[in-house]
Amino acid sequence: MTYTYEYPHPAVTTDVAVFTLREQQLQLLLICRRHDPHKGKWALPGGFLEIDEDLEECAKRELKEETGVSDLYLEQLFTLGRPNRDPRERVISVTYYALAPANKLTVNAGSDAAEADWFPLSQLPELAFDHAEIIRRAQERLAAKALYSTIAFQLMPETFTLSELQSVYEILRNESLDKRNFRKWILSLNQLEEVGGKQRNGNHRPAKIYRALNPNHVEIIR
Amino acid sequence: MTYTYEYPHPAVTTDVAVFTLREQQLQLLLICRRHDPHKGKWALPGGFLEIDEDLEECAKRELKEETGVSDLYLEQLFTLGRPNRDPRERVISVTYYALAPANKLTVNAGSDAAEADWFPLSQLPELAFDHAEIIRRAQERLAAKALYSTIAFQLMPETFTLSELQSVYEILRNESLDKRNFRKWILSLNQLEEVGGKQRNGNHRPAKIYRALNPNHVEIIR
DNA sequence: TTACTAAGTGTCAATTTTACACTATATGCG
DNA sequence: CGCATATAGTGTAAAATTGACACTTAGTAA
Repeated sequence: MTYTYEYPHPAVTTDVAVFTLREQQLQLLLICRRHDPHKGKWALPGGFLEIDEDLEECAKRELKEETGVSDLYLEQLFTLGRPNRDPRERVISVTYYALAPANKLTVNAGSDAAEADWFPLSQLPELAFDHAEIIRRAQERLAAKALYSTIAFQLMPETFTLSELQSVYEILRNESLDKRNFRKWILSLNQLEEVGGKQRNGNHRPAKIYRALNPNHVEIIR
Repeated sequence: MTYTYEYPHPAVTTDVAVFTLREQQLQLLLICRRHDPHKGKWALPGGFLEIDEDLEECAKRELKEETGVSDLYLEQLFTLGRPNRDPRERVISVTYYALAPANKLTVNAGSDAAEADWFPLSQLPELAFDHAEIIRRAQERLAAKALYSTIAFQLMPETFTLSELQSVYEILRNESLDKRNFRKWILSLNQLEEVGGKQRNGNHRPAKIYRALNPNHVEIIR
């Protein structure tokens, strides 16, 4: 079956940069391409838009198909469509970024990808297409948004300690923060609630456990 | 001539929300559609992407063709592609917003539009497609960006007084500002330079004239 | 019981933001 | 020519916010 148009049409894809925190680092989910072009290179999960699905649906579907990952915070990033960015045909790519709670995701390679794996941002392999630019801009956006919204909560598991949360902010902002000032600030947002007490790394005082009041909504603050 | 693909392809368009300041109001450039669908309704300037032009080029070309307007600050907004948003075929729209210096633009209707005109944001006519949503989001972005960048300068003519600039900020932020505090703040950014002295509305002291130091670049501040 | 280690907590200084009112200098008119 | 008018232009002090800083608490483990 073929599809015919009076004027030439570009193909439309979505690509998703999925971030998570592992080993105290921001890591990114990549798939290894099973087909040409760029066969064998690592790339962002993504693929062609189906003709009757919404853009965001497409991003979620491709992510699920290629990596087994679903139910993430997802936000549109920007759209990129330089002629010749894909050797096959004109491709417009609508990019998204997504955040996954720390260590909560099992990744499974799907049909279109030979392999899916996490990479620390500081040790990315060579990337297919212009995916390096997409990643750079996604990281910029994430760092910026951490300053004026509760987006960082999307990287947390359901419950967490304030020290763990502080560590996430330190990684996103790439600087160390004062413990007392951080706690004053984060609690003053009224976006957290206490739930119980637990112990962590052995021989010391256990930390109180908190949860986000609105775990499914990113609040704009200040 | 026709174009054939193995899989269905959506059409891709760009749409541009052009803002300017006229009569102490934020106004928006609309065209009246000459063809169906929505013939006779007002819409954002925009149109189909040509197969070998970049997205931003397309936005600029359509703007020029339909309204005669060119050389504006242009920034991508977001991409929208709900199935059935256009009755003809699946259409993905990459939206932009643009800013025009006050009262400096002559608008000329082009071939695809019966008419092009400015509308105060508070008095928009009924709009074609989902263009009302695009406008709402463009205005949100503009208001937000005025707080942390020099984007407002893009609404100014080459030279202007501080009172005029303050008035622009007051319109964008929809609140009145203290004159002394505004001047302290805007001058502390080191983004303006003085050029000479002029008089405005007759019988009073004339204001100093300023110009943006980097009129072609939007600086991120604070 | 003691040593260890991260959790948890408050105050003061520095900086930033906000509130606020008068003088200066041009035009236009009598 | 001088006086009325109207916007341009200017500084300071209080309030709010941000940033720096160190010790006590409460568990675990040996």
